[in-house]
Amino acid sequence: VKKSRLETAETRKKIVETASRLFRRDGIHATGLAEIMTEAGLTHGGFYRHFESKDQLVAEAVGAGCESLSEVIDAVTKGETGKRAVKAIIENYLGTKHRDGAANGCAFASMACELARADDTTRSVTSEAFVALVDAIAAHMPRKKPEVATSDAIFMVSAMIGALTMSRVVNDAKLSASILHAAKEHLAER
Amino acid sequence: VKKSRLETAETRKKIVETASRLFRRDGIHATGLAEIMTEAGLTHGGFYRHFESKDQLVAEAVGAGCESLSEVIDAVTKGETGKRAVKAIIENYLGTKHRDGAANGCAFASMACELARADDTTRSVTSEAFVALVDAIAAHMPRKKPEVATSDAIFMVSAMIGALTMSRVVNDAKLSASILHAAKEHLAER
DNA sequence: TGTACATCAGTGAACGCGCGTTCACTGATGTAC
DNA sequence: TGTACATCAGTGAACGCGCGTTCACTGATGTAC
Repeated sequence: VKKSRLETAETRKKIVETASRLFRRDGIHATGLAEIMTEAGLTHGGFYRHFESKDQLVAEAVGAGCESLSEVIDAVTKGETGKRAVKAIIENYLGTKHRDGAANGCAFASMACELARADDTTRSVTSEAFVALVDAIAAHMPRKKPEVATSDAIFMVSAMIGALTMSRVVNDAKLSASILHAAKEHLAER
Repeated sequence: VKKSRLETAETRKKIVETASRLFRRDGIHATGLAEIMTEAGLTHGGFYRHFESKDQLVAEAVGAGCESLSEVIDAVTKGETGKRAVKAIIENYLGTKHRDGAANGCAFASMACELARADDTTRSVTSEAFVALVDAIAAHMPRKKPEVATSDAIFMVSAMIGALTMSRVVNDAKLSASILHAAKEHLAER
């Protein structure tokens, strides 16, 4: 049954968003196309009307996940400037809500080790998103020299990704909280 | 053909070490038992004479990977104390050799997002190894109060894991170097 | 110390299963006149 | 504006493939006497 152009575009968007959520929740490798299509309310046979391969969907879904992170950061810093904006980002990123909600959280933290082994297109998308995130944060450090702001933002982003990831890995609630707490404390200092 | 007890133990050890290397290089999900057994010089049918399941091997291989990290850190800090030992760990962990040699490197950095979704046994092994690593590093900070040393070491380890992981994700050699450089600079400061 | 037998590490074929991908088909949409 | 037809989004069955796991079998090892 053919669908209108509007419906087709909406279906495609829904597949990408569903995939983005499931990849972040369960990992790229562990999420099958059939599961994504079912979750999107479709049968898996129609997948190839929208995408050439799973790899293409991965690239788009990772991109969508990164965009949603940028939107969250914009929302969190709304009205704040400088140090207060940076602090808001840190508190939000390293909060237990983010730790426990990987499905809607940072794509880097939930998929980093799979992304390191992904194809070139996906890695390019990821690299650009990383730079965009760093730039967005560096923009909240207007009193620093640009190179210093960029370097500080690069470190802040990598450190937050590492801390969030490890807080999800460890099996011990207290240790998990310590990891988040230590990172918040050390990053807020500067 | 039955083997002697010594040979059996050696075979088992070889399977664990091979798995540990391949899991770190290609990821846990992406590495099959047949590949591991072939790489270890065996046929895949014999796997279940040594292990109950892939999950059991994963837990042991991750544990072995963590132990090898501790050994590297011991080797790197040999003869050094205090700040110089910490600096040696940072330089070694965030070096390009480590970045480009995931197969023999830190198990956290190469598998973190898969470990976050692993079974309870594996996550326990990982958590304990994380604590051991943190304690080993905190032991090189004798002038700090114990709680401060632990907190600093927790942050240092999570930040290094995040930086190394992201340096492997990005597609751009300069950016990758910047990530490692920024982390080295910021962590050396304290 | 020597013999008879149970054990079991390793082989290689096979199992069911879910994966990514393909395809014949359906029927509403969009287009051409 | 109405009609005829080509397009193509979505269905559901099927494809080959590699996965983790099982199993009958082999023959050297380890044990019991």
